[in-house]
Amino acid sequence: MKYESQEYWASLIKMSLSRFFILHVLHSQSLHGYEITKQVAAITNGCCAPTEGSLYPVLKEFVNNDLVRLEVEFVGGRERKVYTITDSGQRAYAVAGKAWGEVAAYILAAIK
Amino acid sequence: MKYESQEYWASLIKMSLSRFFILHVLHSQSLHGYEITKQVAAITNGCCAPTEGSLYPVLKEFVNNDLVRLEVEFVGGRERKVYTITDSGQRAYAVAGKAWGEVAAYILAAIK
DNA sequence: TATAATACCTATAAGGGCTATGTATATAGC
DNA sequence: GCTATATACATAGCCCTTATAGGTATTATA
Repeated sequence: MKYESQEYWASLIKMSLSRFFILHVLHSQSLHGYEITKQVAAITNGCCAPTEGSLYPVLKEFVNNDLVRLEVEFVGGRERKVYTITDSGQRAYAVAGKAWGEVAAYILAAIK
Repeated sequence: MKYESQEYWASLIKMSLSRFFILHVLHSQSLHGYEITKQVAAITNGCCAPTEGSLYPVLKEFVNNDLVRLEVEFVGGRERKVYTITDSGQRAYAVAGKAWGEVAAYILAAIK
């Protein structure tokens, strides 16, 4: 039954955490899209890594809202879009981190 | 700007945590709908309490999927729908708790 | 008697992520 | 040379989840 499956809860979790973790990996370094997914996967054991279908629209949204800045690189003749967090993005990340930090404490208190 | 507002991240957080916290408050006691919202609000400082517009459809969904059992009480001539978690609901809660527990740890590791 | 709290419910909309699909280059193994 | 895999980008259509705004009704309080 779906509610007893790890997959169901993982997909719910992902629904809200992708954006946070995208900002998180960008807050300390500039990365291109493909690398963002891999880094988020690495620090969350795969659970919160956005698929390409959600990653690229989110990055576009972040650029449009000045959370990240886009620069195009060419590596071996191939285009790479490198994203760098802006001051506004850092502030957004700080707010998100505070909000999630509090909630993480509530979760741990609930399940302990 | 919305991304720098606490409200934006709180609404994202809520999107996935409501169901977890609804099961959480029911896992140790039977409650009626209105009380569920208040208890979730109490243990999460208000951040994860579902609105009525989401609570009642979710409870109906949980009943339809046998996560909770519904009993109707009458208190002072007024109807009250009391929800009791089922075995399947307990198992679902265990899975959800494990999934969220792991993620909470990733979040705390990220922001520390 | 008016207001707030309790207690339930639903239709519509808004906002997320996913799946499937498409394009294209680089690299490793055979 | 060929093939499979990894890298790298992008979008349309779908489904799921919550919120907003509206509705009904009783009880307690001022």
